[in-house]
Amino acid sequence: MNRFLGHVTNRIDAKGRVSVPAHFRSIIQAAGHTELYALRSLHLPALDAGGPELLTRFDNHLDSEDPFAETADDMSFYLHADGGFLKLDGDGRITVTDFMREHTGISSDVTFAGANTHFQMWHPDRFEAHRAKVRQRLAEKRRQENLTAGKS
Amino acid sequence: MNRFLGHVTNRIDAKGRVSVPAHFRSIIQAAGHTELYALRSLHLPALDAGGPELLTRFDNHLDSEDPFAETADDMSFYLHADGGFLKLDGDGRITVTDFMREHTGISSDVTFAGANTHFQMWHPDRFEAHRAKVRQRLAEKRRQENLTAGKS
DNA sequence: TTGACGCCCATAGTGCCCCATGATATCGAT
DNA sequence: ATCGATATCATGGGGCACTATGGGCGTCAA
Repeated sequence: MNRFLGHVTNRIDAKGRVSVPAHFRSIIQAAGHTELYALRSLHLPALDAGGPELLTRFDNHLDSEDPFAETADDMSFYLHADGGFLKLDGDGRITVTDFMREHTGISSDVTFAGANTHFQMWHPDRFEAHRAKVRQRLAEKRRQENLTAGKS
Repeated sequence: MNRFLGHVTNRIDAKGRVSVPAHFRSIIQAAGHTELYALRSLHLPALDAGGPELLTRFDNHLDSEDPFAETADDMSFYLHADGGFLKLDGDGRITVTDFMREHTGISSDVTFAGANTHFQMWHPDRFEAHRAKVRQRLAEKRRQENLTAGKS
């Protein structure tokens, strides 16, 4: 299985390091990478991380935009300039930088959450809050659809 | 027969493991899988479990969505981050994690219920309650239809 | 010198593999 | 039809391997 799925919470040690879940690591290694690329999510207090191919999904989307439009420039800047690298040590750990803490509020623990082609890093509490909100939104949407369909 | 049908209740042992019913297992193995993927149902205190292809039909739908839209993010989050893996051991058992217990209330026994393309896992009592409620709803609906049809 | 970082090894917990046992079902022979 | 042999399955438990985590030590740069 070559997909990032599920979620795990790991602790940051006294030296500011945290283990990337073994399952995620094996996917990264299978792709032949020794470092990760991370973006600060636009809408969420989380980091999107993965191999360099993390960008291709967004690049494809960019290609379909007008290259002279301002939003395309902004997006390109966001993708290529605002990210950062995460170096994996010999034991599959990364050091948590201020770059990460500022945006996510991460302090002592990190929740790693799969996102199919890449994964996310969260403060555990914020992850839980977001999870609850997403479930609630989806349940609500489903209820609306049932109403308009009139069926059961 | 390559469909998940019927229901069986098995006990969780002292190490927190439970046997997946042999009939379900044979379907999974025929599909060539050694691990399952499980989602917490949005509207029921149950888990939807099956092979990873449980996701593919959603993934295809997601690929055609705008990667910056919120609904697509919600859907992706639910499918990829909110789920969890269930690893089958050599004897066809899975370990029951807190992830499962919280959502389902499962404690000492698990009811496996077929759902055609996948299957569900329930607390036996809740399964029975749900079963009774479904039967009652269906009977009620049938009665309504008989009335409006003006039959008998 | 001091602190950040990379590389190394130690350890505890737990997840996974393997084998044993008893219950139940299937089938064959008498 | 009865009884016994065999296969299949749920359940139990021992023990190893791997992972997360902690910490030592050398290197390099400020």
